Amino acid sequence: MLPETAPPGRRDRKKQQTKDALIAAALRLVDDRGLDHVTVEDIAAAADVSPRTFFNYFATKDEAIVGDQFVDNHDVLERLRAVPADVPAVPAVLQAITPDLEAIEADGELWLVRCRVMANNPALVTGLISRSAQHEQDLADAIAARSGTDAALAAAVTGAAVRVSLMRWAASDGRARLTELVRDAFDLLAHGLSDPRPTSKDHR
Amino acid sequence: MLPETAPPGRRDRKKQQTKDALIAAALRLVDDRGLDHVTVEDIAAAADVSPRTFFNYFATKDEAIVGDQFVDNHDVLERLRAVPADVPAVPAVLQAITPDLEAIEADGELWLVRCRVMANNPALVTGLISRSAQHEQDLADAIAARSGTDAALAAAVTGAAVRVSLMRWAASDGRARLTELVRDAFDLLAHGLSDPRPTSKDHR
DNA sequence: GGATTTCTTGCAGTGCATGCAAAGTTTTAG
DNA sequence: CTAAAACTTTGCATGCACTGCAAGAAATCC
Repeated sequence: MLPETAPPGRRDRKKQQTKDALIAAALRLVDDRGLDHVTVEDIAAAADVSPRTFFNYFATKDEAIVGDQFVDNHDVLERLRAVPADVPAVPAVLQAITPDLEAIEADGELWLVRCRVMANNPALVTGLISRSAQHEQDLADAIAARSGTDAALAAAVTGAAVRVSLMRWAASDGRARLTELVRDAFDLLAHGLSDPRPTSKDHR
Repeated sequence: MLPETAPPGRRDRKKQQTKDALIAAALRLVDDRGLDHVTVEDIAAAADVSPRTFFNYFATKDEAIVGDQFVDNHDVLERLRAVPADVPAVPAVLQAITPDLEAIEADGELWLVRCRVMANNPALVTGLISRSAQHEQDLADAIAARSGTDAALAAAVTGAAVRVSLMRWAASDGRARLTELVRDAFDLLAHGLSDPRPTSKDHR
């Protein structure tokens, strides 16, 4: 079922290598100096490629920092379709994105820096959101394919919940479990936000 | 309490006038040609000011189109504080933003174009969100001042709900009532998104 | 009217982003 | 092994967003 790995070959390996170098350089520099004090030229230089090459890998400066791996995957949609139709929308989405959340936790180093950078440079959060917004429509359609709940709303709202959880996870410096944070947030969504009673514990 | 209107005076009137002209020009041009085919120079020319002047009024091209009037107001925060503390978060927010929603409906022409433009130029939605995200933190703090519910989550989620409702309202070409759309969305949030059919048993 | 404050404008400069075409490198084929 | 094909990197030129600065124009104040 896997369109299996024709073994990557020297060329693609070097490409991946350059890409990683660019991402790493971008994150490190922006983490150090702040978004405004890092130019594409700086990043390219740090990764030892020409500035022009940077744009062969990323469409924008932000993309190298925020990344495109997150909500971008069709995998999410496929997994969502795989969830039995009688599962309500919110838990279904949770189930569909869990693998991604685990991947993020597994790659903790990278994502913690990434989130810290985003927290310190609000302009970037924008980028993250817009990426997910592009796919929010797809997600909404996928949700609409299942029962009752308001699809567009569910897509937007779960997206927001993930974002908040991600930032919270980063704020805990990775000590909290991302998957649990997201699960808790989703529980609140499913159960209803109006209700102060069960969660008397408020962190902040 | 109002640092009220020292009567505007000729100068401020002209300023407001220029600003309106710039906004109108920006919306019209982008609506016609698409975001990428309109330069700041075009907008300035259409409003009959120098390009440099454009940036005396707006920090970015997007700002002229998306506007800053929406979630930006401290008024929302003040109104939120005015809501009795025993009202749950979601309805409290609803109450706090209702005047703004009514203002949007009242200025329907402008906002319908604005939403259409946003729908057609996804890059702009981003801008709207990031604006509200800036103030989402403030909103979260204000919510945190009241009872139990998870503040950051409530802020993010209500923001998403408003955005979805706004787009929906625009899609209906203003025929739906914005305030009702938002109220319905908020009801879902408060009541819980999970449950497509109230009759079905709770599975799990 | 003249002094002061505020707004407009031009100019010069930085940085992001894209298209194009000339190297350079890897892969494939003969 | 070598020549062609395929793909990547790079430099160059360009367009546009945005900023700082300083000079000019206009409204406001006295």
